[in-house]
Amino acid sequence: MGEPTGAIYGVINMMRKINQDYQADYVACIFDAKGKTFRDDLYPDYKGHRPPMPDDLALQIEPIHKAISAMGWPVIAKPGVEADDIIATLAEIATQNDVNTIISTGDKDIAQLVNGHVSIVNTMTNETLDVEGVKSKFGVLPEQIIDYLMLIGDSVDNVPGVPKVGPKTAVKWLNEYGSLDNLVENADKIKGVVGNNLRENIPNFALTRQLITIKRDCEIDDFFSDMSDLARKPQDPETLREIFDHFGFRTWLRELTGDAQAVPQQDARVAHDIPETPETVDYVTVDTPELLEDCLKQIQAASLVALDTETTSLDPMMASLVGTSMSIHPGQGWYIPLAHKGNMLAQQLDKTMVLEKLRPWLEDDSAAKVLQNAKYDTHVFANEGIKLKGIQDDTMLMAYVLESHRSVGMQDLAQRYLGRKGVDYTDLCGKGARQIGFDEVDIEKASFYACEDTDFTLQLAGLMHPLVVAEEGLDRIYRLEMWVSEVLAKIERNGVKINEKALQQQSHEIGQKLVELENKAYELAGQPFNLNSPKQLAEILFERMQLPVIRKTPKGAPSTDEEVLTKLAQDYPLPATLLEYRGLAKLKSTYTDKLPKMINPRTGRVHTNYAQAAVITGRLASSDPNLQNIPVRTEEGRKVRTAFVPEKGGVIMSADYSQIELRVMAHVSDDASLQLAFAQGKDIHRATASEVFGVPLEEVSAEQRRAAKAINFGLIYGMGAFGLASNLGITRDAAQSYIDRYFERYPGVATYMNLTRAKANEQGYVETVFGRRLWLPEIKGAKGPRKAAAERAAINAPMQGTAADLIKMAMVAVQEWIEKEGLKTMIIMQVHDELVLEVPQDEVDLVKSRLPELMCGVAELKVPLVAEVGMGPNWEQAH
DNA sequence: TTACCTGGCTCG
DNA sequence: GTACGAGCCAGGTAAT
Repeated sequence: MGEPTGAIYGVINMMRKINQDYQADYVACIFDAKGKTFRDDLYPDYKGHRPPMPDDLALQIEPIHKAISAMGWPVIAKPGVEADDIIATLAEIATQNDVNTIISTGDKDIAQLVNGHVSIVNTMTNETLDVEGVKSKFGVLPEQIIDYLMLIGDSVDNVPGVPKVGPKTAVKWLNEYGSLDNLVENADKIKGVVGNNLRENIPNFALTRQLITIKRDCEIDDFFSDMSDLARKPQDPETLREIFDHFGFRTWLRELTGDAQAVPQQDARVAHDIPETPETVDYVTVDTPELLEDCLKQIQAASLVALDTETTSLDPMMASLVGTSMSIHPGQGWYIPLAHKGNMLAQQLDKTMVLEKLRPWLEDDSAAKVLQNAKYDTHVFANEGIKLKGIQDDTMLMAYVLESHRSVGMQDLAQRYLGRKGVDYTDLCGKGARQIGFDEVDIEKASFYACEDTDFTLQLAGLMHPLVVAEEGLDRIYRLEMWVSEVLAKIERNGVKINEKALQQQSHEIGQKLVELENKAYELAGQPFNLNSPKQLAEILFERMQLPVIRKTPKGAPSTDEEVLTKLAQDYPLPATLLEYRGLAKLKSTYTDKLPKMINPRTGRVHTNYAQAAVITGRLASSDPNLQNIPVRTEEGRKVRTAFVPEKGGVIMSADYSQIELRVMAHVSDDASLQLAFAQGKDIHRATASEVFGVPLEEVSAEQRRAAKAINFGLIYGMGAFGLASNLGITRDAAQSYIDRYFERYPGVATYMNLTRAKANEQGYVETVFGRRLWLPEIKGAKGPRKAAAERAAINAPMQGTAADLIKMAMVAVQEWIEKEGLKTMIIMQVHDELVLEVPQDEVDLVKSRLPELMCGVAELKVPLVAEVGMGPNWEQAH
């Protein structure tokens, strides 16, 4: 099915404009389909670089064709044309029909406005045809067919705030909306235009999106500026909705997608009624003492209040409160501006005064509040010396528990659950380098935005909460996530002490080594080049030095990654040098240089951010800085860990679950042999080797154990013989026989994998032991490699997800215990299966004995959980 | 100059 | 095409 986004966008605009201002007589619908008809004789440089024409080209054309037909206009749809053909076709239409206006689609390559006069440019051949040129080539003067050229699509392309959409976003859209129909239902959300490169990446997007209108009897400047204006305002949702309805787009597309509709939803999602959009809203800016009193009185009396903060920074530890908003009814909201800059200061109540008035309510555990990502606001209030309490619900976490694979951003939730499109943060503050702080935003605009946020939050909570509690498993996971959110806020705030000097010293040493390696590389290469550039490196290795190309990247460039360099290093000296350089450069730029810069000047510690709703399996993700990927596998890398230190008089303690995912596999697969091995406390890889290779436990060789370990890990990831073979450097047949033997010895595992695959295919999701639901949108519908990938994810998800559930429960248990005992011990990091704590000396014995008990006692699986504890003067030595 | 993408590398 | 899940960095390039 043709991808309508960009094209529809252009068509809508075109139709609106035509309908309103320009009475078109004729619409030419001409598609630049490339592919088979591409004229190699004309464009030799492009030979071989063109994708084949998609088989369903006609289908792709149909949407636009029908759209235009629906207007009652005649249409010429003609695929497989190039610049010259388009011009010729236009000429044909113009001469054969007595027309005033022609609307055409085409490619921007073919036309260009030059000095208010039309010329025709073919950017592929660089051939420019002026008036005479057109005449001689086509036998008709351009004035006869055109007065003005306008590229609607192109204008939209270049409008600030309307992003150009690349293949990733386009695919994301398709996945997100599931079907063309859905996409259209959400048309007012579509912002952007499909870019040229889509054609090469996704055949379905081959539909060209530019629309050229050709207009007679109109001042060219006016027309151009009108069109530009139009293109700049396409995101107005109401207007778009109107246009859609007016032209019957929904009906039209439903007809078109009749087949698609018959296919069941790919990611069946929770059903709910989208509420009516309210006619008006009651949003109040609280800027007088009277209004403040009124607001206070009402929030104190309310049973549930949606709360939100506006701040100066996305970094929660650095953010300063600019304003706060509350809602107690749908369509209603208060915004209390507190720190908007400049001449807006006079329009605000005193920040300190307001916060003191709010404090009792904010800190009241019995005053129920609902927030979107409460962890952030907890930090913001903490920065102002306020302990936010009474967090009853978190809409972000509800959304995450319901559908962890989809966006949990406020805007997306509002769209999905409320059918509303709110003001986007970037609409207010811009983005990137030109982004302004929220304290620079007009109070009036800020107020609407902030009130809308809490308004949405309250409504979302009302809609999502019943969906969550309706399912026992989801409810349990949601309550866990609420606890985890609170614990994470504490861990983030605790931060971790970094030995800045040690890292600087390491940076210095690495820097010197890098210079040496660089010079050595230049010598071996016979010329200087940028060692950090894969592109330049590929030129040196594969062109200049003529080394064999081992593998290519997805884009077709010769790969220079570790695997390739390692192989080349067997025969040549340069790759080995590069490998060493790469490792050290990564170490320096990402860790030894970066971490000291991340130290918070106020606390003197590094505060990571744990994203609780980012990973589809339920894991956490750490960022800014990411403390979950600090090096450990190499000697030099581990040095970085020695810089993670306790305050004076304390130690670093680390506790990690042993073989957590394999234990989960033993549990869920119910495989007797695997469970027995764990029950007997065996070295699991050795036990596996013994089974697979048929040797007694004590006779397992190091090589056999290594292979067994690879098998064990591979199985967790849903690996096949190909993967295992390349991992172990053995033949595919040998790898297959290992796998076969494994499944013979552990038949429960084989059964479990087949069942999981079947279950995922049938219901579209899999579950963890504790009821976390993990959707696999691509398991239905998709085919070939994509479906296979979804099936592998389905195998892995219950194991990774259950492990995530377990450590989350452990975090809550440990933090509760610490608080109950009134200890000074702090959890400072979580690394998926490991908890890192900073423990004062006098609490060491207590924590060391209790920590593993707590971690292993969070759940009773069919195999024992084991946690290994270590401690030391730094993280490295705590293992 | 900025914003996005690619290739590569770090972790569990 | 080929093993799951993440985040971050430097270089390269397209758009401004």
